[in-house]
Amino acid sequence: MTEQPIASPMSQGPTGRTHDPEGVRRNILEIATAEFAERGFSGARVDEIAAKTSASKRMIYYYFKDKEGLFIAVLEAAYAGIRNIELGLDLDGLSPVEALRRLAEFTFDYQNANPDFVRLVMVENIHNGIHIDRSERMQSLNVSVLHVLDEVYRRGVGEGVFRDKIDIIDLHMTISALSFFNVSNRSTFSKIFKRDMVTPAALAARRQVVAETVVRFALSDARPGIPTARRRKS
Amino acid sequence: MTEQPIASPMSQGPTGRTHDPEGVRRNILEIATAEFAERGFSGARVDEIAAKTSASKRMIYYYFKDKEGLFIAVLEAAYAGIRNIELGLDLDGLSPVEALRRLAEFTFDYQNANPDFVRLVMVENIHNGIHIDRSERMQSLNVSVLHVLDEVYRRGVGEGVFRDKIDIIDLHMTISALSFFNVSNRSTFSKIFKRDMVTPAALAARRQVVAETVVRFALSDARPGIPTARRRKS
Amino acid sequence: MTEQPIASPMSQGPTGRTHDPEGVRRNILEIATAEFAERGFSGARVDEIAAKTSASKRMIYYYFKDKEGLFIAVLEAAYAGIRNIELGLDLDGLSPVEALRRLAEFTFDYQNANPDFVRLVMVENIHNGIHIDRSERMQSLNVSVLHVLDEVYRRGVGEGVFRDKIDIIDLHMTISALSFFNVSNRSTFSKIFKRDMVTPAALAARRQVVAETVVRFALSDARPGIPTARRRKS
Amino acid sequence: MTEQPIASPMSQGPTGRTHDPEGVRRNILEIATAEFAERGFSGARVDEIAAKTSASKRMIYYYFKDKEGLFIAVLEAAYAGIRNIELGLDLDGLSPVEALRRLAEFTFDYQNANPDFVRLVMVENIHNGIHIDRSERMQSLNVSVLHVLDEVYRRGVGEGVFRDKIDIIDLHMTISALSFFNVSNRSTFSKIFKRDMVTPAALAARRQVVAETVVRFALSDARPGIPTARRRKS
DNA sequence: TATGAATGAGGTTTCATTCAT
DNA sequence: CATGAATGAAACCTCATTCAT
Repeated sequence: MTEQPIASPMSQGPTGRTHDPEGVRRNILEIATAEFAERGFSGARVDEIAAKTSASKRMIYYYFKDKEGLFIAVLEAAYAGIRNIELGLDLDGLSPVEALRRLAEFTFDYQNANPDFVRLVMVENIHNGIHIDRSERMQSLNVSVLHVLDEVYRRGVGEGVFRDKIDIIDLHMTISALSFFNVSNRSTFSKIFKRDMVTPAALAARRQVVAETVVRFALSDARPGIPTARRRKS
Repeated sequence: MTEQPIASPMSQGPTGRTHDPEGVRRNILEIATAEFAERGFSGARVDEIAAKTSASKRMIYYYFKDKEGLFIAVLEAAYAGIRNIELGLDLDGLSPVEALRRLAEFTFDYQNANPDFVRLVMVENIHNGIHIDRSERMQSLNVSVLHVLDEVYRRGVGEGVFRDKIDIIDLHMTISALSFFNVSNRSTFSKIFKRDMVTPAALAARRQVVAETVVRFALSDARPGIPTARRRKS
Repeated sequence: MTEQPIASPMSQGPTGRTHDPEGVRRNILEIATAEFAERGFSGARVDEIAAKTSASKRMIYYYFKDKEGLFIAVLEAAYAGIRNIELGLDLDGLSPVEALRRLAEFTFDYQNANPDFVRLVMVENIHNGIHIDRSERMQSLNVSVLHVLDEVYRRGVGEGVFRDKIDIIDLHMTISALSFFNVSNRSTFSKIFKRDMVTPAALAARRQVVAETVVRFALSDARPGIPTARRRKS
Repeated sequence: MTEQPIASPMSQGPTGRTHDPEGVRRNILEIATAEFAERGFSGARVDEIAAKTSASKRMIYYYFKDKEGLFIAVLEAAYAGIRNIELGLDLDGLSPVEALRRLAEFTFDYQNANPDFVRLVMVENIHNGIHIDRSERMQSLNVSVLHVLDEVYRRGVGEGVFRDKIDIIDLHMTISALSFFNVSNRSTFSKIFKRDMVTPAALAARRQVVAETVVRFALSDARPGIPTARRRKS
């Protein structure tokens, strides 16, 4: 519905196979990403990763020191992916409301297109964020999104369409929470409530609701009317 | 009415020690809940669980067959916990808006007071819900929340305060997502954005935002005004 | 083809269930026979036997002391079965050749009709006969067959149809070996050589060969001709 | 020509100890063969096998995946052993009768010299041949014996010394059964009938009877006389 | 730089048997 | 006589990691 050529951060075509240190590293990272995302940290097997890799097990230890080092590298790459793309969003040409909606939609789309990212973050949270603690890069990497959001929000408040006193981090958390859940809790929620959460139709519908929820939360009470999705030209 | 003492579903006082099968079972379940929640399914150790239990390791297999059986039992108990309390909420005396807000707050409170529940659900999702598949009880257990919500929503629509055409499951998902995230992503989010998410103050503030978000989403556009939290007597 | 209402030694109709010590014992024995025969001594599970029994696990230990005691009892019952029937064979009315053939056929039929007996003997042999060592009953139980065979052989020698100098035990061993193999090595042999060994047709054919082999071995060289099966009226 | 030095298939001198993968594998196989033959599949202990090996327990799993994989490898090696030697028998220079006798004697000798082979086959039969099912090699491995036997039998029929219409597989089964029993049922039979079955004298005598039995079964009825063992120069 | 072999520690599960009632 | 609960020992197997070449 909206543009979104959203690509996984690590898939740069078929990665090099031989005598290409960087290629080997990327290849390992790619496989490891899939494995950690699929099975969690404890559930993933170094043997399994090595087997699926073009390299040998020894290389994993050579490049990443140990299983934990590998997981940290995987996590860093995953975070780098989303934030890079976020920075590339051009929201300046849009009205604050449209920009906010766009941002929410982008987040929703990205996370749904990259379940591995979501699952890795889940895994890291199960481990109480101990790996993030060890990576300064990871912490700095992510703040950029707040600048983007802040800019949009300020414009909206300036124009009187957004309420003031809203905390930017709160707004971001709401966007994240709504987008994240659709992937993170997909299995349990869809099984329990017999709710499809993966087909394009289901994604489009939920995406709508998420964007709607976010915008309504931010809108000034004294606005002419809440622009529902229907009124949007897409 | 708002701040309620939320209790873990399984802690019914000090569990019996000897010749009390049901007590032993409960004791194992309690310990296992904590372990699985803390370390995930693969990360949890049966040995460790047994050691913390009044029973021997052998008894775990006696009562639950295997690690997976134990996890399923833990998950069932966890789901039963929240749903039981939900059913006990008395929302009939409240206006639809207040009732909806109340439900959102309850969910938020319960999940923040019971991080184990949230983490178990995360773990189950990492495992693609395979354990839910094997438990019929779990699937039927959870539908009750929809009835509660449905009742409230209908009343609201009837009174003209809620928009119509809102999907109940969508509404429930929004409430869940916003509540869940505060626990599930606590570690990564708070580290990355330097955001406190656990102190009473932080919880109270976020709880407000969550309730607000939910209510605003549901409110009819032609309403007199959005009742912000400030206007509420709490 | 020949008469053979051959019954398993232990199946005396539905065994009694309650407050019938002997019935309980027999029931346990019956189940245990099947289990030991199916899975061997080490492979059989006391739990499994108990579960399939009308009695409880405690009863097994009560009646048989331990797993080994149970196995010994099972083995005794199995041996008792075949020898009892052997004694009931009426070979006096038959010519020596016919009687020998009949004895071979009976052995073949019995063992093929009672694979449990054969498999129990295999199991005991894998265990180097240590259980037989402990049961005097079992050793005396089995000698009777030699008397039967001896009587037939002597008659045959007297009539000049059998060679002399044949060792009775050798003869018995040959009969046993040929009959036993058809059951004992059924799985490997039939898989390797794609040979059916269980259908009535296959059994009838092999039975023929076995009887033939035994008779030809015993026959005097100066006989008018070897009576093949075809010439027999059955 | 008759008394041959029959060697176990796997003992190729003292197996290598370090940095000799194939040696380690063979060593494990050798020990495992003895253990499985002695105690059966369930009765054998991986720990015990490992302890007697130059390798560690872990290596067993490295090379053979699991206990079952080890057993399959053991079984394959055991079957390969007898069949290889069989193929090496030079029967072309012998008359059909002598060749058949030779084949029977070889089988008897081999099985009595390699009780492990016999016992492994017993064990596999107790397990209903499930391991043979999983090994294509094992099924193809064993057909060679039929070719050898077929060649001898055809010659005999051509020369008029053997009856026609004898099924090759029947003949093979008879040879196997008579040879096998002497090992497989050694414990029970010798205990029950007080019959020595292991001393050289006992073996020589029984070997005679077995060969005699097989030859007599195959001989044409219109033969000049049955060549008894006594008439043979050995 | 790269690989197959090796490993110790520890993981889950099973088993025959006994105990308290 | 009879039962469900309990157990210690030991079984099979797996894991991240390192070593020899």
